[in-house]
Amino acid sequence: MSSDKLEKGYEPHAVEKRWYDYWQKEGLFKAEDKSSNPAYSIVIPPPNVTGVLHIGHALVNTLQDILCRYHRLKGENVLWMPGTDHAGIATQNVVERKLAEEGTDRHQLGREKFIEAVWEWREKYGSAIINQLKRLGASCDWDRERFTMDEGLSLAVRKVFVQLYEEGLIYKGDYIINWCCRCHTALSDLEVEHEDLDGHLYHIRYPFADGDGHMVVATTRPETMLGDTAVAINPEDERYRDLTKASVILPLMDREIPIIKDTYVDTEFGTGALKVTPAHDPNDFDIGNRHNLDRVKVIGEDGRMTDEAGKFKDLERFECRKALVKALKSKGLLEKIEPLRHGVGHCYRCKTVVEPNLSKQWFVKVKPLAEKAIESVKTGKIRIVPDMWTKTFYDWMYNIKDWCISRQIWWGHQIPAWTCTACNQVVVAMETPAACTACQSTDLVQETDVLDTWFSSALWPFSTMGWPEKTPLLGTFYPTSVLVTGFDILFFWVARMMMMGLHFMKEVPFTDVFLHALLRDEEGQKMSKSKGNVVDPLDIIEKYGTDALRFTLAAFTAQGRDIKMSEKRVEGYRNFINKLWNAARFSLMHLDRGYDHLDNATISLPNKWILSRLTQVCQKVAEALDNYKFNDAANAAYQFVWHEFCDWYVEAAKPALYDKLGNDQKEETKKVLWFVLRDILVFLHPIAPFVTEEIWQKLPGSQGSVSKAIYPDPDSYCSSPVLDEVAEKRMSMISQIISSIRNIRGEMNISPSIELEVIIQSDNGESKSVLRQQEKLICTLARLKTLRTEAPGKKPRTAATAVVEDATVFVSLEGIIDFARESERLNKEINKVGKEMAGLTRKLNNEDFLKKAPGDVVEKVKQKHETMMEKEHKLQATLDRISRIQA
RNA sequence: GGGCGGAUAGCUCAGUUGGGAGAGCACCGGCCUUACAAGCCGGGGGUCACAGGUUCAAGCCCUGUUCCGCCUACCA
Repeated sequence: MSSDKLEKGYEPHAVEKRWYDYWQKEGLFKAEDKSSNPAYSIVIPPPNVTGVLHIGHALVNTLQDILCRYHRLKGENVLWMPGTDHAGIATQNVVERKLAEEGTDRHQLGREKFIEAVWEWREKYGSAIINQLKRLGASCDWDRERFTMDEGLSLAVRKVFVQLYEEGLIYKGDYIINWCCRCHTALSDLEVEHEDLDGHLYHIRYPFADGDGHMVVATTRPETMLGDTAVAINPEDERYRDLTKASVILPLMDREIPIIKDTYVDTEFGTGALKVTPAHDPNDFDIGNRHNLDRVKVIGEDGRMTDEAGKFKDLERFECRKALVKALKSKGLLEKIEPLRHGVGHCYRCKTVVEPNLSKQWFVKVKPLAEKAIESVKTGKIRIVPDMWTKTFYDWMYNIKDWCISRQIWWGHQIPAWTCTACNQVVVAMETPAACTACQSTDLVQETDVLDTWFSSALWPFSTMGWPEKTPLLGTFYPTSVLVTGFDILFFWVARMMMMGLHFMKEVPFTDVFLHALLRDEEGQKMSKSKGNVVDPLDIIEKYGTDALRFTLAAFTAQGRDIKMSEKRVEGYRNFINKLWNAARFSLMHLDRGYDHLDNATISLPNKWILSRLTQVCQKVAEALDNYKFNDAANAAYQFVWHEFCDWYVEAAKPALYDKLGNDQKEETKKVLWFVLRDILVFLHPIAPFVTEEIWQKLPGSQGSVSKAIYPDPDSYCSSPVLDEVAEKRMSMISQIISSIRNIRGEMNISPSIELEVIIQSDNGESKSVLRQQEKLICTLARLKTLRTEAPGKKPRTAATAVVEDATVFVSLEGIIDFARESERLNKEINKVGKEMAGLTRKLNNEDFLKKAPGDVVEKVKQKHETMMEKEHKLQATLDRISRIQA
């Protein structure tokens, strides 16, 4: 094959499209429902159907793709299950915004028409993110794509709801929930983001009912006082020990409310008197239950004051606060206002301040479910990687509270519950019941609320595989192998999947959980559209290619640390991809056929060496991926390909390939080059699928797609063991000698075009013989005219000197040597050696070290010390000689 | 309030049975050497946050301190 088939630089775009289409056409991502090969499965964390691919998606899906491709190379039957999430609130918001632009709203449309509009929207725009995942190279089994609102998944949701209800694990009731006045729905505790804000603590006088004096309560939300039904004090509070009054008059409302005693009240805070508003505070709600207090709801679902708020009725809640403070002031009931920084809850979707509000909602009783999830982690059935999250997981699970699952929106799974208008009986069933189970009335009204989107996501690992049917797919792929996701949804999603999986499948949903870090911008700030610091993966792909992006993401996924991302970083890996491309371009110039067997018993040193290094890097990459150490895998691959294969092997192979060492050497080297390049393509394929496929297709003798190759094991095609420490040690000496000559050239300012004459002296027979064998190689790589290897003897008069192991290298500089410069250089070298020796000497002078350290360690230090001594000695002798010549 | 993580070269970070302090980028010097200037060759640069302790030996283990970041929580 001639080189003109490969462009001079790698051009990713056409390549990416071509091979992605080819993979799909060939069905290379298809999983088999049943197979004799080991199963490996991952379910994708379903992106919001409204989403566009952001860098976080790019990361999580790159990691999954790396794993899936790697396991395919290992011959496993891989299922990567794709799909999207209906994202109730987010999607409804998007469609409502669109309706607003059209001058209408969902209420005008009505529920049915609105749902239709959402489906239309979904048909039109819902596949955007799926297509973007394809550009990322994601090797999902697309024929199996699922959507949380699909019929099958909806059936699963209903089934789960009904069963949990029947088991008493789902209940409906009046409780304080987090209410978003803008999204007009309840939120679970997790959907509330707490942020510390500067607010005020208002001290308000509540006059005693008998008209004799007052007590002072403190609150951050004075508007809730309109709904107060008691004032509470701690029975232990000294300040109120002698208090005989039984009630106060609620200011502005002129309602008499009791003074009650409850140990919940913190005597350290405020005045020690707590206003109790059972309808608008979770703690007050509990107190209210303990003391049988009325619940007066003064803030409505729209964020405006209710009829119960008296003259403040219809005021927006924060307006009401202002008006109320003013009113209190004018009546002299406001004792003081203190600044106070305190946590305020916000809606995770729209950032509106959340209102704790009394409301009738559906809940899941999670404690019993959580216990099993905890146990499965404790017993190691599920492993969380990195391990540091395990503790966080336990902390949350031990303190878990019931999960509010009903949402007052329209887009989602409508709760399968019906209320009989005749007798108020609630009927929960899979299908619309014909008649009330209690009174047989046919006048039943279905619950209008829908379920939290996470409720359906929690079923994802088995609902996507056909549950509640017992499908072959479930049999083969459940439990899945690993779940890859960000730690930010450990509670939202991961924990809930565990609970649901264990309850309904009686088996964990996955055996490993890999939690990746969060991506930030280069300053470490969270990326957000409003900050304008987002890195758009599609832009990156346009500019640098998908493989470069993937490589970057993999290389920066060190466990347990946030990833600071910037374009600059991608550039380096783009260069790497291009380097690989050019190395392949060079290789293909010399390769005309493929091979299936390598007789490696008697091959040349560079050939032995590269195979030995290859086998190690293959193992290292595999081991890293087995342990989710993506950065180790990427770096090991990078280091080997660039700095061993390209920098040394390709250069070392040139004399043979250019026919300077005879035909046997040429053929042997072609063969080794072929195997090494082929294996590189395979072990790089999971990280850089496109460029490896492109090269693979041009590699003579390759078959099919690289994604169907077998993960490399050089021992499998070599006649003798590949790992060769002797060859590595010898090659190391050769490369050090070459580097030392290059160093002299650089430091002495000798033009690369001048070919040097070198004499190497050594009293080690083996070294001499190796050096003589590799004479041609050294001459080529160090650009030498002549190289003589001899026993120590007469030193050349005008030469620069380097010491490598047992060899002394003399670079003849007849006529061009600058003695001052050489002295300086030698001094620097001696200094370096001296520093290194100091530490070694200190150890060897320490009796305790010699006595207590393990023998092999002592031996190593001794040997190193000796080598260093000798090196210093030789360098010093040279320096002395030069000084004499100079003088 | 509780918990977790981080502090290593100018920058971003690797560094798990404690025994050689590393990479990428940036920087300096030299090169268009027939795969690659998206490149090649050479080079400089670090009391591993601070203070103690364990050990023959500590970036790594223990204790404390300072500074950052995150998660979590019902102090109104």
